[in-house]
Amino acid sequence: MAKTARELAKTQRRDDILGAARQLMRDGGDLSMRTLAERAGVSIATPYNLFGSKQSILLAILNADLKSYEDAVGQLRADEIDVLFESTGLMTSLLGQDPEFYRNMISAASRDGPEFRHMVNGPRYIVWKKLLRQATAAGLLADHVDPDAFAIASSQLLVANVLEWAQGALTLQEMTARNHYGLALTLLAIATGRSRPQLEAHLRDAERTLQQLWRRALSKRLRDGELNAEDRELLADQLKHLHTDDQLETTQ
Amino acid sequence: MAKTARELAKTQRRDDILGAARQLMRDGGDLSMRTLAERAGVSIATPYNLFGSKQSILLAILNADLKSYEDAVGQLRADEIDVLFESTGLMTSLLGQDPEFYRNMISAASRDGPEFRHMVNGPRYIVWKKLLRQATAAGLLADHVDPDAFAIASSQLLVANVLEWAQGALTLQEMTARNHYGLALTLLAIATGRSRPQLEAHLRDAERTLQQLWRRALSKRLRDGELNAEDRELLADQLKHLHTDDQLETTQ
DNA sequence: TCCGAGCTTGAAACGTGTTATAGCTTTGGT
DNA sequence: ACCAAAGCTATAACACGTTTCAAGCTCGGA
Repeated sequence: MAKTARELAKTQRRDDILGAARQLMRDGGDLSMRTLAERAGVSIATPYNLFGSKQSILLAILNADLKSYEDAVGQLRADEIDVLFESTGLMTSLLGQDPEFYRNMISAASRDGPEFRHMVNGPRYIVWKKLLRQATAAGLLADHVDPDAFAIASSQLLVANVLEWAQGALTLQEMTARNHYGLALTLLAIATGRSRPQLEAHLRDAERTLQQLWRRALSKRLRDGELNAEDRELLADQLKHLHTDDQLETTQ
Repeated sequence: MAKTARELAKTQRRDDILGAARQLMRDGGDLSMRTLAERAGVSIATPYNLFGSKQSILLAILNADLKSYEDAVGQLRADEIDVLFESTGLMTSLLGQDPEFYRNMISAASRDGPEFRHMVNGPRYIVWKKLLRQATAAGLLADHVDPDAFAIASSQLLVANVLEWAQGALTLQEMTARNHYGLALTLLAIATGRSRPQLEAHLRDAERTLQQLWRRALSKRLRDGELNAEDRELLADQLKHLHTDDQLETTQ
């Protein structure tokens, strides 16, 4: 494909636009079509000719990255259950490579219209279902459940967490812990005897991590915060209920 | 409050604006601040003086409705487990009362910024946690799980389903079924022996409903659809895997 | 070599949410 | 009854995504 010089120039322009969008997303944050066109050395009309809309440009970029994520998932070597957890860890790594960029990208791409969900729930979802089927075939998940219904419910939790992270409501750490928690929780509902202990351990781990994160966040707000006495008491009360020994080192 | 005539006039204008927004959302769909101001008999600057932003207006409306929803949830009388399912049923009723309106409202309110999530996850979430605590106290849910972590995970599924419905990706029926499914699934993970049979029945019911809905949607697409042979074969194959006896009467 | 097709360009325009400013009306206190 | 302030109105403006359109360029094929 792309034989003639004209077509070459066209794909060149496409790449220029996508590259400029990546770069602007990375350091700018807000990406306007006019600055994008200027940065790509192209007229304002050209991105619309080549992509149709701003959203299409963002989705094209995200799509490429998600494709490479999928490939990485395909190369995971682990227990049929652990591979599910590790695939969410890969997502964390991907987002952590360039948080600014992905945050802007995802929140901008998911803002307008259902295309984002469509993209995520379409092709990606097949990979997820395949992983679940493998776990079922290995006798680690009950085989009487509908794979579609379960795959939808479990993946929804993961997508929701990523979106919350993109909106700035979660740290990457908390997103990961929530992913693990939600995954362990839903899997536990359809676990077989063989996988139950493993999943319960995952659930406990995720729960403990979440409690530690919350505890640390609460202490921080109590220390730093300019709050009135009422709020302060409320926070202190919440903190008391998180009776977990908090011994982690990393501070986010 | 609202003693002086000036303040009375102010709250009057507030109500006019909210009422006009409700009405425009209902039949128009897209709500522009200029038409909103015109319809409310007010200048374009006034809504910004009184509310600050378009989103605040939408959130104010949604908030009022969610409050009445909460009251209805508080008056539910049922088994500690079933009350959870029925509270999602109440949500379905609320949305079903004026689907156009709520669809536009929710998708518009959730589009920009984290305020929507903040509103939903804030006050509403307390009610949800209370219901879960009651079920735990009744011995129907394991008491060793962190109530916050579980409440977050389970409510995320419900919110995600409502958002997908608002975006037009789900019928109200399918949203309800997904809510029941996700709820049964997550609860099952922390069920005690007493509640397990009940939850398994809920899960089976939701699963069957989903399969019926999917089956019917697939048949419809096969009947109506202008599709190429390849897609047609794919759909027929999917349909075969949904080996459920489809005996419902209602059609959408 | 040269024409025509395909594509980019530049600019203008539309509708959007939002803000700023200047003027006018209303109102509460004296 | 009047004055000053509070607060609304009208209007213009900004930046944004998006569309449109005439004009021009560049390359592929004859």
